[in-house]
Amino acid sequence: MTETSDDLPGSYHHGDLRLAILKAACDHLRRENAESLSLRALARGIGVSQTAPYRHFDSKNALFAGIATWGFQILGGQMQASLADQTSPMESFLTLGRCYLDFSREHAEKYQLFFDSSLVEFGEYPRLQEASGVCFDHLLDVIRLGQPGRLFVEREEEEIAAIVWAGLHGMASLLQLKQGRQGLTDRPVGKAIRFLAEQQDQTLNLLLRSVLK
Amino acid sequence: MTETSDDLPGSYHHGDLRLAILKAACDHLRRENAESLSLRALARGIGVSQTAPYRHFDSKNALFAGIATWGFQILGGQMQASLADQTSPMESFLTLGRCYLDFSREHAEKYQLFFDSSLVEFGEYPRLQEASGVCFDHLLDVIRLGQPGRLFVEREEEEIAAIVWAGLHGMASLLQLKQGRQGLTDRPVGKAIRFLAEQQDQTLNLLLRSVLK
DNA sequence: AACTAGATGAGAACAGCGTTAACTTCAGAT
DNA sequence: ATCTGAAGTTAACGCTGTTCTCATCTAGTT
Repeated sequence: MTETSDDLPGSYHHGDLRLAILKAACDHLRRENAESLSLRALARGIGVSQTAPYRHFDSKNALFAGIATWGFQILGGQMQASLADQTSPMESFLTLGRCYLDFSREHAEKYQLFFDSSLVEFGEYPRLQEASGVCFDHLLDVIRLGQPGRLFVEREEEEIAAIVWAGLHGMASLLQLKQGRQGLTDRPVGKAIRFLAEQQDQTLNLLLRSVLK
Repeated sequence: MTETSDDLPGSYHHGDLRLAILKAACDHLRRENAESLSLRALARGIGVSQTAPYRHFDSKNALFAGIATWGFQILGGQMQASLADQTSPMESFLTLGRCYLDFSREHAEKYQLFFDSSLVEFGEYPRLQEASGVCFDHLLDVIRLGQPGRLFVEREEEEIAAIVWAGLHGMASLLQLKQGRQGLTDRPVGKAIRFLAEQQDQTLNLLLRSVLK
């Protein structure tokens, strides 16, 4: 933990292999995809034996869960930071939406794991549940901020949060298609996604309008 | 193709192995997940040699693409059917939204592949692009239906379609979490998803309101 | 300064996987 | 009756996730 030297020859212990694996995995996910990710190749790339990762992650799925947890922790931090200097409830609400979309773009590889139940079995990782719960609580907090001024439609806080979340996630998902779906660019669906990408703020405003009174 | 007999012993050719593989794969995806799906196990289950599937699908990814294509064809048919006996543009619009959500629930395993760029490389399968294009065109048609009466906000058809799609997909995704995310039921996020599931029609109405004038 | 315990890494091994290549069987057209 | 192409089989390659056993380092106690 004290040394961060990369690969001094002869050093038996790595220093922070866990973090190195997390980073290498994210790098791979950004360039390739989840199916082609191999623990062994990851270890080889870092310069450590093929079974060393198992000291830090019980299984490949545990690694994915670890990445997702890391992602939720980052997102939670960015949410909190984005709300620090907002003045009105409405401004806070919009800012949180933008923050969510920004995260889904900057950390696309982590964001995808949030919703990939094939790679991440949520129920088995309490840490992950905790980290995701914190993010959802930030959303709830922003909604509560708008309740005194009757900013939102008259529904339970959790229901409003769910609808907002749905809109945000839908938009984030479609924006990610932009990268992965070449060959559709000359079709209407390509045009639609291009609109979404170019006019994110207006689209975000429209979608969030769902829950405004 | 003429015989549909399931497993007459001694019959060298299967009859319609391609369809049998598609169905078996969907069965597996519904009960397990994509990571644990193996072509060899699929073949074993059908009672055919481990490499027989390769006569019908070039690779595992091609199988996933085949499932997704099949899914888009089904969705397209259901969209068209759902619009057959609608009277007003508004009614057609809402019906199409419900149709989309119904499909995402009834064919959850196919729907997930629509957005899993790790399993389905869209650009490599023209059939898939075509089938998905047809579905998007149905959405565009419904929006054009509402334009004469100025039903929607003043934006390009494709942009309205994209926003609607985002809302629908977000809602469909969150509804699918209901199955895969036990352990969160006693947290706020669990409550939110339960709301979403129990009040689908109201939520759908709110989300679609985004694009209404 | 030596000892010990626990964390971290290495190495060998196993079964299962995706995929390819070469061979066999069958159905239908000529 | 023969030929041809589609569909199924068998054997094999290299790679993977995972487990077991053993080696090495780190930190704390005496």
